Amino acid sequence: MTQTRWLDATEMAAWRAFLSTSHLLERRIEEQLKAAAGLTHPQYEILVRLADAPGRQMRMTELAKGVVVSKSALTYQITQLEKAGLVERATCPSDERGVLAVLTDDGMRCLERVAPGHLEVVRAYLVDRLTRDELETMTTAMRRTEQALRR
Amino acid sequence: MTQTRWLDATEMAAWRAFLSTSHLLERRIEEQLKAAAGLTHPQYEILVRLADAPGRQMRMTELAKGVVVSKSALTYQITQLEKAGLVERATCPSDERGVLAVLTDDGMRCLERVAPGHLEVVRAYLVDRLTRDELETMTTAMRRTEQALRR
DNA sequence: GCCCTGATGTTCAAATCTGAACAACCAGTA
DNA sequence: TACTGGTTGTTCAGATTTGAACATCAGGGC
Repeated sequence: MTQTRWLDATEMAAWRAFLSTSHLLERRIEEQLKAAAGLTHPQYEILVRLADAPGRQMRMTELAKGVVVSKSALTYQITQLEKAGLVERATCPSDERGVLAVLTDDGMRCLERVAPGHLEVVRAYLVDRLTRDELETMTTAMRRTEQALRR
Repeated sequence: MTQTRWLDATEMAAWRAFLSTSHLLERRIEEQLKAAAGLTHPQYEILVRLADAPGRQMRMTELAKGVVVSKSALTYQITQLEKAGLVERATCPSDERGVLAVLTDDGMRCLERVAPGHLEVVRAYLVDRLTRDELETMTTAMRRTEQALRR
C-alpha cells in the first residue's frame, strides 16, 4: 500500500475547473444541437468525422474510437442516423466482417446547415474566451493526456 | 444571417483536443470507479461535494448544480446512494419543500476508501502530465468559461 | 388573509449508453 | 488443409439521463 498522494490547491483547482467546465459545456452543446437540428452531440460528431474522412466513409470501429463511444453505442447511433437518411451502411470490400458508415448527401447538407450554430456555441463559451497562448497551451496539454489515454 | 466564423487551425486543434480528452478521461474514470467501488462518476462527485459541505449536507438543487446533472438525475442517484446506505434524505428545517442530502458515516468511509485510487487516475492521465504553468493556465481559462456557462 | 409568480423535488416516458455474450470472419501457423 | 487467437459488428438486458408535467410550498403585493 503506497502513500496516498492528495492534490494540492493548484492541482485541485485545475482538476475541478476542468471537470465542471467540460460537463457544463457538454450540456450547453447538447441543448443547442437538440433545439437546432434534433441531433445529439455524438450524432453530430459522427457526421463531422465522416465528412472529414476520405470518401466520406469510415469503418465502425475506427469511427467509434474517434468519437469516443462504445461499439454498441455507435451501432445504435448509426441506425438512428440511417433512419434519418443522413448516413448509410455499406459492406467493406476488403473485409467481409467490416461495415462502412457512409455520409449521404443529405447528411452533408445537414452538417453544413448545423455547423455554424454549433461553432457559435463553441466560440461563445470557450474559444473566444481564451487567448492565443491559452489555446496553444491547452492543445499541447490535452494532447499529452489524450495520447496517454489512447495507448 | 451573419457570416459563419469557422475555426482556424489553432482554434480547431484546441477544441478537438479538449473534446476528445475530456471524453476519454471520463470513460477511464468511470471504469476505475466501477471496478474499485461499484460507483459511477456522478455518484462519486455527490459524495465529494457532500463531504466538503458544512454539516456534510446539501440541498438537492444546489447539489445538482454543483455536480452538473439534471434535477431528476440527482433524485435518481440519491435514491441509489440511499439504498447503499451512503446518503440519507432529511427534511429541510427552513423550507418545507426542501430536501437535504446528508452524507452518512458509511458514505464518508466509502469516500475515504475510494478517493486514493480515483486520484491516482486523475494524476496518471492529467495532473502529473501537466506542468505547473499549464495547470494554472488551464484553471484560469476553464474558470472563465465556467463562469460564462453558469450565468 | 389572499393571490400570484417562482422555486423545489419527484414522477414518468422515452432515449441513450455500457458491457457481456455472441456469431462471423481474418490471418498466421503447423 | 485445419486450427488457433484475435477482430468485427450486432444483440441484448440493465442502468442511467433528460425534459416535461406535476403537486407543493415560499415570498411578496394587494
